[in-house]
Amino acid sequence: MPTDRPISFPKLKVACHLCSLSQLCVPAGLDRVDVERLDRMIERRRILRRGEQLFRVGDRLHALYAVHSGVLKTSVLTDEGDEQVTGFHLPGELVGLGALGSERHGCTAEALDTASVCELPLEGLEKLAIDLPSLNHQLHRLMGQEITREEKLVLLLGKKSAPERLAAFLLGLSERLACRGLSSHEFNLSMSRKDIANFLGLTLETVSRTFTHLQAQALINVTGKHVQITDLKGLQRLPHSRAGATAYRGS
Amino acid sequence: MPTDRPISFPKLKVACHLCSLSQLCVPAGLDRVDVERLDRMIERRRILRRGEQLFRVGDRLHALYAVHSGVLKTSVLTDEGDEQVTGFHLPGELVGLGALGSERHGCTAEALDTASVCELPLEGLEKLAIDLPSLNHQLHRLMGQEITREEKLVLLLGKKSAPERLAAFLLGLSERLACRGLSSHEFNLSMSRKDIANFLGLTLETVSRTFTHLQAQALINVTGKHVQITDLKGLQRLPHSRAGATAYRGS
DNA sequence: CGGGCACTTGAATCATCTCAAGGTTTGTGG
DNA sequence: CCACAAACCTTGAGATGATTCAAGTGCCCG
Repeated sequence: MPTDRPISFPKLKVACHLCSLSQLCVPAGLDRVDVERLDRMIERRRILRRGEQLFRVGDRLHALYAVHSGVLKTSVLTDEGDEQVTGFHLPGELVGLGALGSERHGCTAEALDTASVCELPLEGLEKLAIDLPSLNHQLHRLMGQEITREEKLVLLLGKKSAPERLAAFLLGLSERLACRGLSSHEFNLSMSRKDIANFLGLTLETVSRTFTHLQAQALINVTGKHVQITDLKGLQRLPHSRAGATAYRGS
Repeated sequence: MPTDRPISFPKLKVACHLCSLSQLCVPAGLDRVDVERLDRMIERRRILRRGEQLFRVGDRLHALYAVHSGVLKTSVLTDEGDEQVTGFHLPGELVGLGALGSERHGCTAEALDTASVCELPLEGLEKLAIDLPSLNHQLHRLMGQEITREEKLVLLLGKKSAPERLAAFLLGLSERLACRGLSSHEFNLSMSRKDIANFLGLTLETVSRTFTHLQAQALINVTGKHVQITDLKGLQRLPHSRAGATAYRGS
């Protein structure tokens, strides 16, 4: 079996300093020499098919993963067994940071389409972080960002109406795509309406209706998974409070 | 002014190894020698009056704070300026972890009653963490816990009904009080209904009504800020879905 | 070409919110 | 120690945003 012989897959070898994502990812802020050491530590790149899970809640924590291509979603489970999507992860983003410093994963990560991830073995990473203060600082930064991201989500779920939630979701995606040099005003959603609804604390039907309504207000254009943002400013300053919701009840 | 002379306030000197909270706090998992070094680094204990703010969104990050006594709340702001409470922090818990690795605080921390906090100067902490792998690991663990805590909150806000939210809130408090050797079935809330409502993504009135309803179901006893949990199991397995809500409509 | 899945749309229901009034506790100054 | 004001909390009635249930459309894949 060639799978036992890494030499058969030379392209699986990761090279951070050649990766276009390095400024968004773990290597950001590290100097050349340090990136080389990081590079040597990263074991392999793993390919995931649509629907395949990278890890599940309760799995032992062996490694951290950086998305290299494709999109992942992470989710947690209620006691009753239903899912709450906690995030979608684009290339350059880390998944499973919540488990750092613990023994087991606290969420499940699943590929939404074909995706590849870089595996950062935990043991190596922690050892290297002790040697490289800049890497350690970068890890703190990434964890801090994750906390901040979750706080924003809490705010969204606690305070915003359906149209505001969907608008915030689209704007957030748009911004993150822009950072990756992709179009910020036109893109394809890799997640289903169901996943979006779950993430935003809404039902699938409400998401669908809200897409329609945002389109009726000429803020966006939606056709299935394809989205165009036609009025960025309008989306950003969506009628506060419930006005956005009331507006389309009249039409 | 005696405030300039630390010797006038010998009790302000922190001593982690003498602190009953050390097993819940930063020193957990560190050996004696390491705790001594941590101790020397911790600058002072700061006293906060009810309503006083420890730091605000956007403040430069100088230090991390561990609650020593009292209760703090942390909150973030929407673009429109209203508040979302993201957590209540009991003795032994750290506040402001979301800012680690960044320049500025991403949330505001305020005392709910008279409180004291231990100040961990960031510079010293980061330097010490490089020297002490166990401290560095402990910081990772605490940040990971914070991420996990936020994920649970997201789940609560995204999926649960008002009675489930309030029950989860009370159970969470109960558990954390138990860890501190306090009664888990009878305690005083240090936060107002308004703060609870804000935290749980509900209105003040809904929280008040829900308290009444949980009491009518003989699960708790509430009188103002005083709460007794009379049926722990019942609170834990609150009628899933909307049943909890429908149940008390008939009464 | 047909079956299944993802999405849209409609109508009725419901949980929670809003508005409003009354009651209770807390803190303060006389 | 009492009186008063200001918060804080409770309760009720009506409004509403989002859900649920249900039907129908479009699309991808075998």
